[in-house]
Amino acid sequence: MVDAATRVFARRGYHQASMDEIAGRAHISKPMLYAYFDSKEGLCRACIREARRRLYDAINAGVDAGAAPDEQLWLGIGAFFTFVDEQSDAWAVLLGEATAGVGAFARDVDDVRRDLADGIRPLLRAAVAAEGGDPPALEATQPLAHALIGAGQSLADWWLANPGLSRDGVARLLMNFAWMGFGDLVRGEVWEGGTPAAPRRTRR
Amino acid sequence: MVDAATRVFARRGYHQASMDEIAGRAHISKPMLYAYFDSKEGLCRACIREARRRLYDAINAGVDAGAAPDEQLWLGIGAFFTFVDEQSDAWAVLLGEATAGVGAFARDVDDVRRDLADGIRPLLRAAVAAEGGDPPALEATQPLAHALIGAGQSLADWWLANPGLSRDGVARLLMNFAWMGFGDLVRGEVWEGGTPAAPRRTRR
DNA sequence: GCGGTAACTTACTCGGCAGTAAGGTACCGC
DNA sequence: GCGGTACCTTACTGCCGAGTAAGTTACCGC
Repeated sequence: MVDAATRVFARRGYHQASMDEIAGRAHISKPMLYAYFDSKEGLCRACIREARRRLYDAINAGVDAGAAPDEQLWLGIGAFFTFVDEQSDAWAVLLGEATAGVGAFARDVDDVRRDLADGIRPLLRAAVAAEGGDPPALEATQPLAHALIGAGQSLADWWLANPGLSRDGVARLLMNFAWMGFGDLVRGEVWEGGTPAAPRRTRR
Repeated sequence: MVDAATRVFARRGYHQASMDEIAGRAHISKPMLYAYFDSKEGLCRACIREARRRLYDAINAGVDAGAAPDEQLWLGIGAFFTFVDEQSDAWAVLLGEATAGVGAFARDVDDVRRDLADGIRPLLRAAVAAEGGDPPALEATQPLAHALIGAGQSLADWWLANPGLSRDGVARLLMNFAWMGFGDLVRGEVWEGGTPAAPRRTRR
């Protein structure tokens, strides 16, 4: 039922989605929707919550909290793209095209972003501690995490619009961008952890 | 006139913006809007075009095509944040909250993204050439450019919602993220070009 | 088999807003 | 000063879709 709504919201966008269509796809009548959810907004919020739960579950299941920071990031990114790939409707409702710019959901969407950012932050702190650095730029972990999330989001949308690259490929792309940066990449340095027993960075 | 519309679209979002309000703010009557632009959609598209023109102008004016790739990127990012800061309404209409997820404008927005990506791509190729690398990850310059744009977009939205960081500060943040990557940043390596006569990367 | 009630449907209302028809007003040539 | 015309306004229409009122069916206890 929330599934049907998620699907319609994802395909049409919040404003173009009509309660009639949702009811139709859920094989149910409109007043039922209003019995279970107060309003269109309430229904959509329920969809967002469900999508959020799934994303968190996917990431928590995919990440190994004991691994090295870059490995954790790699696992998180992998889980993220798996989620985007397999549950693209939920993704569209969460941070994709469906609920963007609606205002009523700005807060919900921001919450998701902040939660994700809060998940990334300790990773970076741990990495700093492990490498023994004292990087001033990392004082601003929150905006940096937002930048990473935005990169992921944009890349995910690009990927959904232009499939053809494998899931692993696009994940690796984001990982390299986030961890290595253009400066290393143009020099030919690539992050090559992941599949085998994790050699770190290599110059070919 | 387009200015007034841009402002209303930016503040309210496309669907919440009413033609009456736009007409009111432009000190003009509604039929006049319909005389000059066919429809609400047409009006908004005109706003997008104007905003796009301004963004391109700002970037072209800010970037020195002869500089080193990383310097060019730095200048581009600076121009970008200046644009976001000084013309936040235009920014909202272009890639911010206003037109996101409307469907009718999906193509327009995609075009902007692709144009920006096409602007970044030669930069990366030049950087590869300059550094003498043969990086496989850079075959995929288009998705990488999209990731960068997404990072910029997300950071810009974050910045508008949480001011307090200086324009230069947020630009430097994005530059460091994009060029150095987390891997370098956690090690304390920071991109320090820009203001003085460009020393490249430094370890503190 | 009959009141009552829970679950659901059909068939409406009603408001907001994009888009428009019809009517001023100022200014021109003559 | 009068037809005409370019420009602009007030004041409407019509539609779409969120939300609802009233009716229908199925089922239970007795």
